[in-house]
Amino acid sequence: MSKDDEIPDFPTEITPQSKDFGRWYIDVVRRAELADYSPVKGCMVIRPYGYAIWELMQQGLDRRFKATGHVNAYFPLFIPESLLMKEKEHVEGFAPQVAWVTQGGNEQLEERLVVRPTSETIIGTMYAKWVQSWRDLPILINQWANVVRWEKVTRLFLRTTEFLWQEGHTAHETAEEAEEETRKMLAVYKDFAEADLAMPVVDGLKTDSEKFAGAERTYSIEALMRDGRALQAGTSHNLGQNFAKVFDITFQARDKSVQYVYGTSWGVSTRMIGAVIMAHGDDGGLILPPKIAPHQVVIVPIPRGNWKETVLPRAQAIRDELVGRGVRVLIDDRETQTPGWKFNEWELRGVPLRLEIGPKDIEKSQVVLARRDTREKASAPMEGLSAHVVQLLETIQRALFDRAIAFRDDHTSRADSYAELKQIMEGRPGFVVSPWCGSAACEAEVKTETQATIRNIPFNGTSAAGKTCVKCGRAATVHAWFAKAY
RNA sequence: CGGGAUGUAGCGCAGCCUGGUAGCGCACUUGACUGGGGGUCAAGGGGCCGCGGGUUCGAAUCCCGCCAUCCCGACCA
Repeated sequence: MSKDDEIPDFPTEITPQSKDFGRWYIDVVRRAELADYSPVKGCMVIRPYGYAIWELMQQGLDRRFKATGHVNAYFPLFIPESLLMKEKEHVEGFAPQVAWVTQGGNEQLEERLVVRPTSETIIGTMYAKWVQSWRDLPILINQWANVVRWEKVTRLFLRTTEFLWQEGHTAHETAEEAEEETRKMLAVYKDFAEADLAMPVVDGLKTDSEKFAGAERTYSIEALMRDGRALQAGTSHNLGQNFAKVFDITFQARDKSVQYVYGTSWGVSTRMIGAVIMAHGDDGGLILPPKIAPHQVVIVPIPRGNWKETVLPRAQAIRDELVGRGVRVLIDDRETQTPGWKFNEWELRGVPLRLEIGPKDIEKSQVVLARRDTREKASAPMEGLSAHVVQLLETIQRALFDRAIAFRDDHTSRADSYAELKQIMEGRPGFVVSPWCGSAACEAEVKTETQATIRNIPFNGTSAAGKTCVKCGRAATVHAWFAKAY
């Protein structure tokens, strides 16, 4: 691939480097036609292009769920008040942000219903009916659904009143199996984020103050956005026997005794789309990793002379060959827009690779390829083109991941003293790795004073032996990853 | 809930101080020429100036009240 010429600067005001990153984000979401505000406060309309990305994410996740033995099912949207109220911590966590249904038709309901904020309670109720014996275990069910949480502050994809997600709910015979499942599914999320979204994540244990309401332990994957803030991209909870005891999910064990099951739940949402935007985007708008790009290649024919008889058939032949190799291709043959306009539009919408073909290329038996990630534009021979394109898409996928890793490493610091931690948080943000004693009080004080929270305690963290807590100075037990978060 | 700001065309904004025909950019419609990085020219369409009241011959503009949104706190997957 020989380098021909540089692409001129993108004529736009949007940039992720600007102080107003939020503005850049909203601008990209709307101009790339991913989503829009709806008339209902705090709710989002996902537009076809944004939804196509979600569908590709669903496929990537579903394939992994199936490979780990999970099956899909569906549970109701409404949950009776009494069910939600059964688990004490769960109620306290979710009651402040649920939507209530009090009336059906013209009649006042005898018992209020909540619109599910999550489905542990309704699913737990059903599991109690389905489980009799150890032979019925494990239950490995996932559901794709919408949930509602009445948030005060909302932001497209990141936090909306209603959002789409998947929630896995499993029941196991032993504590060990449940823990294994919890960690296994977090690993699935990590693999998905890194392999498909090209987004490196830190996987680890949440602190008690940030764990799921009703869980024994919560694990998370945390990604770093380009403005230096962290985003929780997925969670996996070990529920222990908490919900089993409340919903009476019991089974007769191999030793004839009656036992409670051990549960897990795990989920990722459309927030992942927001994560991708903020992890990869640049001055030109969105950059999509090829694996989740609705159009991996957009072919822009150059309309000159009798292009419909010469250029267009060649473009269609290239398209057919690429489609035969499993590439998602769109020919943008609209006559209503100029080529330059199309170049910019598809860049804004994050298409990984653009293929230009015009009369000059046909003469020379070549095409022009423009990479979205590096914005390099170069010609490539027609000979062996489809193989070259397939390989180039893999290169782009890889390059985006490498770039995101480099960015994260560049924005991860170590601080053993509180002064250092504070100084870093005031300046260029990112992850700060500091020794921590494990006390919630220290965690809370750091949050109050620096706005940074403990994102998680990574599985592969370094030993804190001999170190002292960054806040209180007592002996540290672990290295915690701090960051300002979304 | 406290502090600050803003509501004018689909989007982004000017006009308000000093009252007098409702403006600009983008987008949209029609036509011609164009087309390898957001084309040019010409002609058009689109407004409860957030809502309600007051002052005035006359209010987007001044006054009062309300509502909504955004930012900073507080609160929260």
